[in-house]
Amino acid sequence: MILKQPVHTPEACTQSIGAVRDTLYVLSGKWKLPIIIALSAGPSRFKDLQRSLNDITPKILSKELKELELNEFVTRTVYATSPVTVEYALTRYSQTLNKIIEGMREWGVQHRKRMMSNSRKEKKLL
Amino acid sequence: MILKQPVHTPEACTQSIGAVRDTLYVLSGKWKLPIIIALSAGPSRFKDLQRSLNDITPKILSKELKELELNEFVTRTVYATSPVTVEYALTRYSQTLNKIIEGMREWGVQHRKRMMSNSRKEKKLL
DNA sequence: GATACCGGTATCCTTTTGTATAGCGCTTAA
DNA sequence: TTAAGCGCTATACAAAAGGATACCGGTATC
Repeated sequence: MILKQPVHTPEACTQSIGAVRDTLYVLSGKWKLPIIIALSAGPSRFKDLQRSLNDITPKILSKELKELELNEFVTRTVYATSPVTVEYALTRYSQTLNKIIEGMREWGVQHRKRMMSNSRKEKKLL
Repeated sequence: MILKQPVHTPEACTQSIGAVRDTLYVLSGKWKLPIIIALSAGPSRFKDLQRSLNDITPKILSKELKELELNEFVTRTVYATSPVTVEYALTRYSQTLNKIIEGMREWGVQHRKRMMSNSRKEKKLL
């Protein structure tokens, strides 16, 4: 049988913290998850990605893509057209992140609702 | 009926990116999730938290706790002992993060396994 | 009286992250 | 011939995050 509920012994917590920190490490920064989500609609070229992401600068996009490639979330394919075409695509491995992404998406949506209803309440109090 | 599979129209992706960025924003930084996990074992005092977290500096811990309080993930209670005792505890709202945390924990564990088996393969190739 | 713990704050510094701007070699379209 | 798009890289800079160290007022302990 698999434990579904987290155990809260000090050791178990330390282990959880370690695992979560590993995850935070490879997903670090503002842009990695947004890039992965943008690519989830299908392969995309550099400039198109840049436009999808509300004007990330090319320097950062380039850097982040390299890191995503290193972590095997993204592939970079160069087509011998002229001039060359470069296409970025998600790997299968990137799909293991789906649960996290979906969790964050749902949470973000409900959090925004909560924030909005809070600010409505505050207005009423004035 | 509720759609379980993500939709990948450009608009849907832009919305997902927005929601995920909201989430990333409130969970930003290296320490917020680790702090929450550490507190999931029960309320804790400042110095104890610092020890649980493998030597986060007091400045950062203090700053992060303030932000967690602002976002209603954590409460700060001062007891009138002498000298005063300060206890940090999780709120109910912080439990809405459980799915995300659990997802990241699981992912971190399997990612580490994968990395280790990769490095074993590389050693064989040498 | 000296030392040590608690819950932090203050100061300074380094690293990381991000922005702004320019440019390059190549090609197609006007 | 000029302008514009592509896939970046280079340079310079600013802002944010994080770390190191020291310290403070209060209390308890030796």
